[in-house]
Amino acid sequence: MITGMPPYDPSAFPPFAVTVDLVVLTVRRHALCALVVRRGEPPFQGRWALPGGFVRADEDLAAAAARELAEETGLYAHDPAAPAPGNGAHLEQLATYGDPERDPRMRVVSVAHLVLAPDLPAPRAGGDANSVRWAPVEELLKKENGLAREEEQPAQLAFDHDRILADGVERARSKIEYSSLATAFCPPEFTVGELRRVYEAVWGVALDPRNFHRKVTGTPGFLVPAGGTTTRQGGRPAQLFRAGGATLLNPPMLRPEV
Amino acid sequence: MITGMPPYDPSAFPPFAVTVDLVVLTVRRHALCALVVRRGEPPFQGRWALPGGFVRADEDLAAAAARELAEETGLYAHDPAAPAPGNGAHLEQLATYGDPERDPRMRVVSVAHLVLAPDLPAPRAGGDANSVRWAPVEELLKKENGLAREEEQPAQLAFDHDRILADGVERARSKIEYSSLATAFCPPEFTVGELRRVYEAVWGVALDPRNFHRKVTGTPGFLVPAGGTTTRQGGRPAQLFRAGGATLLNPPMLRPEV
DNA sequence: GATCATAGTCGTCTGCCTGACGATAAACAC
DNA sequence: GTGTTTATCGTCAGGCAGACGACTATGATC
Repeated sequence: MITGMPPYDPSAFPPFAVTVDLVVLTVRRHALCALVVRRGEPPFQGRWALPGGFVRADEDLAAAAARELAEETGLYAHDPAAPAPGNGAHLEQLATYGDPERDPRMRVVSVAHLVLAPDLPAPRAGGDANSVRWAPVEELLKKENGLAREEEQPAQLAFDHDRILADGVERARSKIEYSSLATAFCPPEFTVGELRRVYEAVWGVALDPRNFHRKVTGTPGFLVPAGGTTTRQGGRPAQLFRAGGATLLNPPMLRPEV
Repeated sequence: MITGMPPYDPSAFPPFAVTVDLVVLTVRRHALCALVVRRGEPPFQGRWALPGGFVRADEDLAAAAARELAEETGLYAHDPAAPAPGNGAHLEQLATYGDPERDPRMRVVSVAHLVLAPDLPAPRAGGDANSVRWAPVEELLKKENGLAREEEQPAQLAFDHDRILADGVERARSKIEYSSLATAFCPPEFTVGELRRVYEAVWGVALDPRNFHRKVTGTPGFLVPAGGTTTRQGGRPAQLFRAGGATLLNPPMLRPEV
């Protein structure tokens, strides 16, 4: 903010609180999982929610999202505009949620961000290991689909976080179709099979290993050989790859019909 | 906002102003055009800017965008969630811009929205006909591409509106690939040729009329015959169509290689 | 050590879609 | 009528995706 200019008449606009909320996704044990934290205070005390927090006075939105991510998970996101060499997570703005009643305390506009991260050893809580976890999105979004069974219904997320999560998952599902973003779920070096399992977990479908292999190895710039092999998945040793320079896949990966 | 809950400690967060900015696009005379308004006061007095304004205290973000749209153009947008029967424009959230220095007066977070509208008789200004116009986006974004010639350089848009406009145009370009949104640029009844000219204007390419015709008439749910013909484009009479129920095109329209 | 299970990799075949383009049809202008 | 414009139908070849067979290379098990 530049000074030396007459400020707005404070009565001309209502004051808002602006927050960032994070949809942090990863693939663990063949399932797409989201990071959720337990709320320690009202409203929605004890319920699970997406991580997030206030944007500071002199902080960009993306910077606020990256800061919250680091504070709550220890993950470092690289700016997509300037991808860092280190293995940071992918971070992008998702959408903004500003229903006047989304927070009962006051008017809060939340700029949601989407983070795609490789599977991590442990979701290092910011001190409290019991208040943060990876939850399968299928479980979190269960009551959205079909009829909710009354018994053992996982509590809905706080605020409008169910909707934010659903939007983030949908964004991830569609974005791995036409971009190389699925590699953001993988470690720096990975096999074709591991990449395929990412697609299968995110889309919730089974893919033909042979056609998948032909497709990803045939798309120029998607994968570059890293030079070694691994047997960490069992079976015949698989070639290791690194993410190539291409970000947009043309033609795209095809999500099988429903 | 629900009352009866302790409000936030006002010192716990910085106050923001929240605005909506609109990227309103249409196709006029074979060119993709955006709605811009002339700023009457500093900063950026006299410069062109995207229409927009403050979000009110009890107003949803989409409602604020629709209100600003109606105030500045007389257009009515239908909520994509509940598409009205009338010929309203398509409105969707685009992205949120919150750089601390984007407005020199104070911290303003702007939630940009994208509006796609059919060609309108005249951009009815909100009383001041000289302060609002349709400008070809090619002209508005000219200095972004290539080297800017010093002479006769169109003034850049105010604030970060160049970037917002570029993002909106890119969203429109990519979204007509895989959705039926191009029909939002057409009147309620239109011909295949008119729809093709929309694609050509938005993408800035020439398309083969025969292959385009085969593609759009062969995609189920994209177009439904309206029953008549028209010669308003000259030449042989063309069948009139209405937008079909399909919103997602599968397989998508293919934008020719660059 | 033979066998089995697992996963990876290479090929083949067929159908569909697309791009290139020829040909015909129906209006208007002269 | 002739030419021009736009619309619409058809044909053909190339490319890609889905289905699926075949082979390879490892670890596990007997």
